[in-house]
Amino acid sequence: MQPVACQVDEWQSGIVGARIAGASIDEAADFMVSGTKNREFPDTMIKRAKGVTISQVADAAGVARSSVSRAFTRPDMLSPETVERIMKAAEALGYVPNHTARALSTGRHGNVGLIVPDIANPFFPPLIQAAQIEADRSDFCIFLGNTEENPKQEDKLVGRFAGQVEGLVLASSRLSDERIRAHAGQLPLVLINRDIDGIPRVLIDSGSGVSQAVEHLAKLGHRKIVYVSGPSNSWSNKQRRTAIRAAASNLGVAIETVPAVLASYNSGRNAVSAILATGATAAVAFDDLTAQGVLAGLAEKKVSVPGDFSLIGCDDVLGAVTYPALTSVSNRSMEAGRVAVSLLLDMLQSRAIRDVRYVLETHLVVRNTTAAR
Amino acid sequence: MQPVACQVDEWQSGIVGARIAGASIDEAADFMVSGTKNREFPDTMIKRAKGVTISQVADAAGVARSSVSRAFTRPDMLSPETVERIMKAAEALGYVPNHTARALSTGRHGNVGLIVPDIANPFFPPLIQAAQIEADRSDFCIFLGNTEENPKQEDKLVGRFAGQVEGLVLASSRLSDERIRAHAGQLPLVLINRDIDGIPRVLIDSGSGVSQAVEHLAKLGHRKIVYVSGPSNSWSNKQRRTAIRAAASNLGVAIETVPAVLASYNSGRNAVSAILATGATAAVAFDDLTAQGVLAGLAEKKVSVPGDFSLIGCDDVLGAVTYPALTSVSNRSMEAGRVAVSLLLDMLQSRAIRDVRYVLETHLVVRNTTAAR
DNA sequence: GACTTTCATGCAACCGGTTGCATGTCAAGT
DNA sequence: ACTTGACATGCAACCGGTTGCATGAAAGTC
Repeated sequence: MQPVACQVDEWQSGIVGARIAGASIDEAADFMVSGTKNREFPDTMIKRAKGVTISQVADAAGVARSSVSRAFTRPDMLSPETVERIMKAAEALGYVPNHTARALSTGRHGNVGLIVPDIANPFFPPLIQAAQIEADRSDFCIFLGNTEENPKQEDKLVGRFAGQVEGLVLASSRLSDERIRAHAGQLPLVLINRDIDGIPRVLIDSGSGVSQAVEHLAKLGHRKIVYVSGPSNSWSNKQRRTAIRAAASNLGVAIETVPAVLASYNSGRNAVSAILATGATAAVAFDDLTAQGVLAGLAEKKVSVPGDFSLIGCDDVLGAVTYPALTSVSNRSMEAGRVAVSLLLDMLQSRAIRDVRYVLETHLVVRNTTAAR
Repeated sequence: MQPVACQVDEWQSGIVGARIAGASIDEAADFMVSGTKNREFPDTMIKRAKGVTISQVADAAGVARSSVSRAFTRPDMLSPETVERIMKAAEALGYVPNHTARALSTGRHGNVGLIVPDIANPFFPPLIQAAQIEADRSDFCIFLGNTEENPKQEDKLVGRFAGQVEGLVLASSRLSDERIRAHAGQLPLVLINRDIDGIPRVLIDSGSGVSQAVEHLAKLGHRKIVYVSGPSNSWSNKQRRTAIRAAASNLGVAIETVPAVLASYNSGRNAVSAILATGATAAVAFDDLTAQGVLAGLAEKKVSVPGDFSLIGCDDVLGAVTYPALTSVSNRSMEAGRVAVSLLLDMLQSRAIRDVRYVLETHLVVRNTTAAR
């Protein structure tokens, strides 16, 4: 843990390194800052927060510890006067039940874990946020884990979390079905965008929205469309490609696939030549970032959008911030996060696993990158 | 917790509601799924994972519990043979030390909290990710909290976290100095982008980068520049405006401020008329999203960038995805997250508060939205 | 061979709550 | 007045580890 020292740009305060103040550490009654305020703000010792315990409250209120416990957890078991007396004593002392101790004796610690492949991917933050809010509503806290798209890291995180969460949400897990099943045998699990029988899961069906996209383009008179595909091992990519092919063949529209091999924006941009070479007049991209790349590439080549070419993204992570504003397929990642947590908490409460397959439909959001040809 | 039911789009599995399998819950030796596999995947009971305890290992290895404990925490105290025997027994039984119990007796649970105002703001995900990675390196887990820019929510979260984390990182806190000081008295705290004496803090000095932006524009021949300002109560906004004014006056460049009152993209777009009305030939925007809005607004008005007008963003959250690619000021939010956690863990280990003011300099990243006039 | 010293291990208290059961009190029932 | 039950509260065990101290055996010293 010396990275601080070697990456400092500027230490405004020259005072570094622990300086032990006069008082002994053990004596302190409370977490606090001590040390003489001689110069600026000297380094100071941390005194551990010796929290008020249930026994102290019990003594103060003249009752047994169990009564204090009950006053907080099941006040209906006690006479109103007793509860009040205890509460008054607790308040006076600043008592807060110790979460860890409670967790140990009850076996419930009120935490759930959420593991995502890449926090920085704009798809996830709304999901995380919604999950957090949902958990909060039930007084649960969220452990967040980031796997950097690495299955090994994911496995490791699951293991580390397992001991301190009651359940886990795995979003767009990169683990094999077997590993996921194994973990599901250890603790309650809910999946997002992984479809494994017997494990509760929330699926965002981008197929529906993508089909609408094709219909929309067909209606505008486009007869040949390109699908700019995403990562080949992605569940969503598979789903989208299938849906597009089906819709196109239904509508008698020609479809061609151009791969955007690498990560999103740049590969979209690089794919533009290939896209134009097909002679298509419109494209649907794997996701919004790819679409944004395509948009930039088209602008470079002076192809006007939507005048000369129509473009549709997917996941709607950009809002309407591109120019022209990108037509896209809604992503519902927020709902996915919320529902997954809600499902998980539900499982925890009922102590039952339900084989749930919760599907969220998506739809087309028409903006300004599509027009009649 | 009934939101699931009322927002269902589609329940693929019709079997809903807990069905209790034959076996009694208490009997189960392990967390598992039971119930007859009659039809699809019927609902199944969760059996609590009755973990292997230290006593079982002790019995199996023929030693006292304390020896098992030591085998895991201070193996040097035991003879190598004993350690091996214990480890073998532990492995055979699949023993994993109970995190909660350990936390209770040691007072250390190996968690830190991270609270941000808005996960969905692209500024934060890299910060969160870096914090998470840094914590992971020391086997710490991260609690993530989202305040939705609401000080009350922030207060509440701090309180909830306080019981289960050893320390807390507050990023871009919206709390008053007093509240922050109060919390800092309760548990180790590190701030990001809040400058409060006596509390360890990591500050991203966007002033330096913004000054470079002004110099860059001046060098390109721009004599009048607009600053498109952000939220008036933002520490960063204040810092940036001040830096721009100073740099401009140094260089003899005229500066004018146009407020972008509301949230970023749209307000940037709406500010375009006012910006052009000033007669300036270049602008620096509070952040990249605002700049993106301005970019879109300029495109609408057929003002070519950078031909007719130069534009610089701030925070560099867009990468190079706009067209033309946006010149911006680096943000270093990743470093901020990493350093803040590192600082916090350092404090926890040394049990000392250091009055650290860690400043991260920023710099200009020149791309394609700036040109000579 | 008696006397330290060293070292591995066990004992038992402790962390701070929760909870099943026993006890005591008081009012209702007959 | 005596039984019965309901109810409020206390006792003590328990959750699953950690840790200061005691103990006893082996090794070292003279």
